[in-house]
Amino acid sequence: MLDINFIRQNSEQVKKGVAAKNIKPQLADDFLVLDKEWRELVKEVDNLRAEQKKFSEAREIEKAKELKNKIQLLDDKLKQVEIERHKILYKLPNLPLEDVPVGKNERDNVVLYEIGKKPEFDFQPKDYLELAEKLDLIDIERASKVSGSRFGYLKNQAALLEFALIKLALDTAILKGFTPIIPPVMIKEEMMKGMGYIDRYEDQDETYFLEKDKLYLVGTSEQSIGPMHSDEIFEEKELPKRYAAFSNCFRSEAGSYGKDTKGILRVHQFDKVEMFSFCLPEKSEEEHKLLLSIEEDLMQLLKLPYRALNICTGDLGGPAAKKYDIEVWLPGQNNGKGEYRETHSTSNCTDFQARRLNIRYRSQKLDVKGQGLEYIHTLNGTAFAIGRMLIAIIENYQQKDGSILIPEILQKYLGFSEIK
RNA sequence: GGAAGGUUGGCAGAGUGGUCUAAUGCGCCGCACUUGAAAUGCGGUUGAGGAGAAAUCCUCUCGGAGGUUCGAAUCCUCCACCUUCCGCCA
Repeated sequence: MLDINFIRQNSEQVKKGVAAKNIKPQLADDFLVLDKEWRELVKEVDNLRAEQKKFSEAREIEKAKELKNKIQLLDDKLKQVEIERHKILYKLPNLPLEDVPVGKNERDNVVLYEIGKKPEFDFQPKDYLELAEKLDLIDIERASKVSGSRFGYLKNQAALLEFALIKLALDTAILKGFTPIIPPVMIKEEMMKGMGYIDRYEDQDETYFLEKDKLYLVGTSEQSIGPMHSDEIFEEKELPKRYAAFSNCFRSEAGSYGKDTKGILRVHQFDKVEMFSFCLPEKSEEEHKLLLSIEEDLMQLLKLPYRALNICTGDLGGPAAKKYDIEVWLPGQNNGKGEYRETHSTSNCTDFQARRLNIRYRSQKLDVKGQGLEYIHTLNGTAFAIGRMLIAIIENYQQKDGSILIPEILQKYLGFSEIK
């Protein structure tokens, strides 16, 4: 949610930002019209109410009674306008930061740099699925029998590898001051809304909803961690508050029929270690860089070749003001010619989620009026999305004989150095 | 699943229809006293919104949403959450 006062005072800037995100800028005008109407009604109702109160205190019951009906009528109207105004406010996306490249879609994302040496093979590199099925690491067929399409069983060393990756991610994050945490994966509707999902029509279909219990399955633990501190007030010295969460993630992938249908690249259920930070507004860009650097550290520890992208305005999504993606090099894809695929994403959501979730901190700054309560900033970033990391390791560490070496850093967690 | 009891400001906790703009205590902030601190005394201390150049004024806010009433923390309805007991269960 955007700051209402900001929209009132900077409507042109808001329209520009909204348009850059491929959303109709007309929304901002619609809001301002309703907001004006709302303000007039509030004034009127407040004044009538004050009058009624006076009559009531003076026990002039008849006069108070008269006003009561009048107020009720106006108040009903006010409520209607309020609902409409609120709806639009929730539809307005977060505005991109100034240094975000303007663009229409993922083709306009800017590659920042490429790190790591792509593996060179003296043979035709294979697709991970072919390798994994031969080594009995992944079973798609039986998963499809049991659960349908877009599921997989991870078996044997692949299952063990998951735990090793989780441990590596947590160990790395803990060193940077993150609290390890395992959150609930079912959350209430209001919390899902607070995080800025499910308001935009394109996200509706992406989420699993348990009708009987009115609970949503999280698509990422971000949705469960953010609301943890809703309606809370931090002391300035408590910030930044950092979590490294391990959880299952559930995605219906309703909008992606026919896309990546094979294997475990795009599945309904996967596991992920996610980083989440609550921080001071003026520190969020620095924090964003920290999240990106941890993601890169993890990739470098695994010695996987990757590139970093600055995501353009049109590809940012609702809550993000700025986003970096990391794409790993997958040599077995694209018929053995290789291609980059997304494994990590980190977003700075500034105060957009905090405003909805009402998460603030008590500022020590003297120039802030009143109690000095200000909204904090929230950020999230992938540590490891396990399935895609398995794919990356299998394809990059494959050997001519179809065996797979284990990245050195993981060997201490596993006790073996290759899969064959 | 069954039964009972709860939810009040940063915290504890009083309040069952009208100065509740919520007692009291703790905490926090300021001032006084003090060489300094503690103790003590005095004052302040929920948040949100609207009007105004400002001083300031007004409205809302006692888990949430409705309702009764001239008037609701207080009465009624629904919902959420918490605690305890029984049942079931990893």
